[in-house]
Amino acid sequence: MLINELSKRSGVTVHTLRYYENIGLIQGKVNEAVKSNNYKDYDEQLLDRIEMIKEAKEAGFTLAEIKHMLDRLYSGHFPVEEQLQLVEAKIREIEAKITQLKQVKKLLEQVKKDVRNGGCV
Amino acid sequence: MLINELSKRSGVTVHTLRYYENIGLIQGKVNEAVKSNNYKDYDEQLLDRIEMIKEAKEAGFTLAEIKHMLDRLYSGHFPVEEQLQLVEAKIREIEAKITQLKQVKKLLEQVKKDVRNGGCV
DNA sequence: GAAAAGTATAGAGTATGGTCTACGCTTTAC
DNA sequence: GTAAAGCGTAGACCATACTCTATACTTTTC
Repeated sequence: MLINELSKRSGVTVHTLRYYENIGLIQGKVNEAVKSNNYKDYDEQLLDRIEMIKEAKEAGFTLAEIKHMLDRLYSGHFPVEEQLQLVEAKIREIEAKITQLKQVKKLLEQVKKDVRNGGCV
Repeated sequence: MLINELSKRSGVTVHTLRYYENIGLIQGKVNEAVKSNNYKDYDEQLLDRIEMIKEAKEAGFTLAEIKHMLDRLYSGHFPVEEQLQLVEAKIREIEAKITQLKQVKKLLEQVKKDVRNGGCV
């Protein structure tokens, strides 16, 4: 598909997709059969990849981290052990973030109590 | 205390503290008794405030959001109801973030299984 | 009393993650 | 067959959150 379709189906603007392509996060390929233009074709599978990018981004990973992780997972050139370690490291990072958030939540709940009982903290 | 001490005790660089002061996140006051300079004095209580800033930042809130929240909580000029609503809204945001993270974690655990069973995802 | 260290303000520079504009060419729609 | 929409590249611009430099004055230390 062309970039416009990819944009519509992924919910990511054309601008951002081009930015992602610039930094190597996604990649389209020029259709060699068509000589009149150099429009890029984007594979169906990219939709999954973009979904993962979106989720990882929401989870607080940088685009560089996401690129690194996806490159290793999708290339097939890396040993299974390395892939496992990578994924496990990411899982531990996420667990740490969840713990952190729970702490902040607890803190806010304390603030809530204080506000109720005292007015000004 | 002066900015250097605040920096050392809070673990935040002098540069960053000045940046925080610029955007109104913290505030020192010039000691009127001393005429020869305009060094600012930073209150002991700021240490707590900075701790909260650090935690909220880790939790993914922007400095603008943190400022808004702290201003409302510490000013005492806002009705208890408004303060409660604010804190509750933040708690809900954090809960949403935790849910999101758990989803990503689940996804990664699936990836882990795939890697183990198939090699290349 | 001179050098070193600290303080203040202002503004430049950096990294990340976009977002937008301009340009020129191609394709599509009427 | 022409106007509109879409494509590609390049580069400017923006917000956030710092980080650093320059300049000038003050305080501390030896």
